[in-house]
Amino acid sequence: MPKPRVIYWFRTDLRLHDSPALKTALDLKPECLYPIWTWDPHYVYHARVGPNRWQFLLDCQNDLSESITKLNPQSKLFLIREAPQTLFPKLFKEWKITHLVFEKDTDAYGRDRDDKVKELAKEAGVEVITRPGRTLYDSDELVKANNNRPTMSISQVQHAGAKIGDIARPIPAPKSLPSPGTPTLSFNQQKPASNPDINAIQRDAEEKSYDALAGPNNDFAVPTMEELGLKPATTPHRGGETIGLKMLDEIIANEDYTATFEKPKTAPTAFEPQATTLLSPHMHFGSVSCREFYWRVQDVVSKYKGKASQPPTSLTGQLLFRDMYFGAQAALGYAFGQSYNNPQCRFIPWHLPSEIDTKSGLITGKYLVDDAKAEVFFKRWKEGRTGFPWIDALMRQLKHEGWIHHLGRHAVACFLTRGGCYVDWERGAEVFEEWLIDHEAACNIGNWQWLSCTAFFAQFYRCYSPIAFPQKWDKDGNFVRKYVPELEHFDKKYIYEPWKAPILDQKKWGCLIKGDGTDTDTDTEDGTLRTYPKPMLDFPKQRDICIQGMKNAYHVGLYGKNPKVLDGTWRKLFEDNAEGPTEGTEGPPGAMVEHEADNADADGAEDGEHAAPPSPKVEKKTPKKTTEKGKGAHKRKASQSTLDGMVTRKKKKD
DNA sequence: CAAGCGGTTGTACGC
DNA sequence: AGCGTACAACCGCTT
Repeated sequence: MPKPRVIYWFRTDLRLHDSPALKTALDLKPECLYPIWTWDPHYVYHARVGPNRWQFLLDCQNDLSESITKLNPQSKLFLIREAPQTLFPKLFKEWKITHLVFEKDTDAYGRDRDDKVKELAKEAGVEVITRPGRTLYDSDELVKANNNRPTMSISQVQHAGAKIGDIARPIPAPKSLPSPGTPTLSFNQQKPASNPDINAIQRDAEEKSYDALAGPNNDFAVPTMEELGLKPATTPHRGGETIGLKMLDEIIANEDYTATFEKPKTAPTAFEPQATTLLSPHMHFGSVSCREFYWRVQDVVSKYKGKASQPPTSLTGQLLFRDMYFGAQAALGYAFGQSYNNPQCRFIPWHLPSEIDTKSGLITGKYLVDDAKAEVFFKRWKEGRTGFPWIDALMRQLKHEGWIHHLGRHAVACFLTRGGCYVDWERGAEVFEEWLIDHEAACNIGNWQWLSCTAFFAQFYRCYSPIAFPQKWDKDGNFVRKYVPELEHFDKKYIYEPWKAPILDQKKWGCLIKGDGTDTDTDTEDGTLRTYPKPMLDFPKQRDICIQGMKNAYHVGLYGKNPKVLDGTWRKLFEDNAEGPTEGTEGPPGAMVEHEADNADADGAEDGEHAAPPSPKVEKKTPKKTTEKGKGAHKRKASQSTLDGMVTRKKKKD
């Protein structure tokens, strides 16, 4: 019997240690092993990926390739620039492949892609072997053990996990690797369609991803940022298994830190060094295995003399949350990433809702500007010029470094959605997708739903203040001074609310609080004064409006799969005089989808049924008035006032 | 099965 | 200064 000729297809498992799939490939005792990466146009053109995450990916690929070569000088990571869906049939033939092995992916797109590849392999007579390895538990098994329901709480994960059994111990990295065969490519490249190219904004030069199958030097090398036409990365955080494992070693070496870590007690204002591990991008790209992380921590905890922290706040608890979000995504598929058609996601008529393709029931990537003011809020939030230094510092750190502390993510997410701007969480998730180096679709989506109180979490009256919250962590405002240098000389008394500083002091401290942040640089007579914008909204007022809106939406009680949400008749349930920016039957805001009478197919035939939403409340009772002393009587009026100047848009866009 | 409790990460205020 | 409590009120989970 001829010996196997194997392709090992690397994806988000860019490592050699603890790779169940790689071990499986090696256990085949192959005659030759081709470690490859296929250049997926989904990543190049369709997912939102900023330069910092690109850089991290290239780092991981370079490091992995070098590690492979150390084990076998004839081998490396072979990058082939074509979509896997068109490339594989040609590779199977050219290299006389018998087996294709890769790590299982439960992302919505990942499943579609892999199903297609499996089909092609079957046609070619190639055996496909996949192994779970991206999470502590196989996400599909976790869902099964959770009565076939998406995992929506940590206790569900813990119970379901206990049924499955122990989390697997990590597998050591291989000591040797078989050689690849001769990696010839005597076939034509099929260039993928680049339209639409939503990553065009990430580039400042021509994009040459697909100029040649094996790259410009015909050597299968990892591309450079320049080759991809990308703007330079600005992040100090770098990728690769070597760096990732070193970081893990350093964490584990500090036994007190490892064993007593409590996430809610780590400071979101800490920098140099940050308060958390920075391992999240390594979790995403697979440059550090989550099970390696889990067991290294667990082994320290087991022999720790003092009082160790427990899930969910402990380090291992963080990994359980990750598995929870993966489980939710595995069960819900594409619907997990949107409100529309999502049985687990509360329907809130946010501003700037996603446009829906009623044929597929999926969001299109565009959104509707139902409210001019909300659009301005969103832009200023994204660009870090809200006029709230805490929010702006975080957003600038996010854009520049690709990472912010988890609690910082809470602060900006709450501010954009239920605790300030009342903008759709999907808008915020898209910005995070673009800028985070650790962007993990499942975790990002899940956390945005959590923070916006549309799923996982419901205490919408707990609202982060952009002033009081950072005060708790950083009284002197050093974090703000670093990322909002305009304010570096401000007294700590005003660092989180600089608009309250007397004009004379503003001048003394070298920065005037004025404008909306678009008149960037210096200003005024002598040109020595910088400017920083005035706050774009009255936070206490806006918070009350948002809470009223949330309360109202909760009383209506719709979820994303409710027929009234699917067909647009949800409007009838939101009275015109409802408190908060919820809008009613007459107003255009909050439009998500046209009332096409015949869009019943949007309901889709897919799963979903095993995850019935809680039945909507039909409660009649009107929200009680806030009894907050002194304030709180302005709700109705204030709510209306925020809608002044609203742009009325009527029908669906062109 | 109704009620009560707790929920990784709120705020403002009083002692 | 640091802790406890009210605020207004959500959910899931346990008993």
